Amino acid sequence: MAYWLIKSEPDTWSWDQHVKKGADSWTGVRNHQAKAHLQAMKKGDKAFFYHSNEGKEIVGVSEVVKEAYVDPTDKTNAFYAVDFKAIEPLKTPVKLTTLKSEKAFADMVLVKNSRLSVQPVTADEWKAIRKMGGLK
DNA sequence: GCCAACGTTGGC
DNA sequence: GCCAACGTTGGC
Repeated sequence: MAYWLIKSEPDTWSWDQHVKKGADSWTGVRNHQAKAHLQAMKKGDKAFFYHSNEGKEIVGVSEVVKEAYVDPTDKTNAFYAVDFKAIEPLKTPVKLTTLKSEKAFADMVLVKNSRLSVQPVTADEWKAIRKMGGLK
């Protein structure tokens, strides 16, 4: 099982909308690095849901329910989408500033390359962030 | 609102 | 194929 982090601006698509919808398709990724990560995702993989701009914090956990398929919103068919469903919210959202202040996360993609919208998360990072967020 | 970082585009 | 110019993202 692999772990990921997906980013969204709450103005565009928030965690609350994600929860309400149940399962939805993650479309609109137009970056080849991000695309590669989407293609690597397997059904059942877990992903943190991160709010960029507003909040700048990890707010919940989602799960891959459908593996990469051609993004219907992309006319060139060069990019992919993945379907996620909301699993559980973090009891305490984990702020980007918190991650930045902890040495353990100095190498985390979110800290190092904040612009990448779909990122891998290591098992260690995953465990530590869940704990900080108040989940088992 | 500014600007740094990064990706993409297009002239040469 | 190089690289300057431009656009976008996202933290501050």
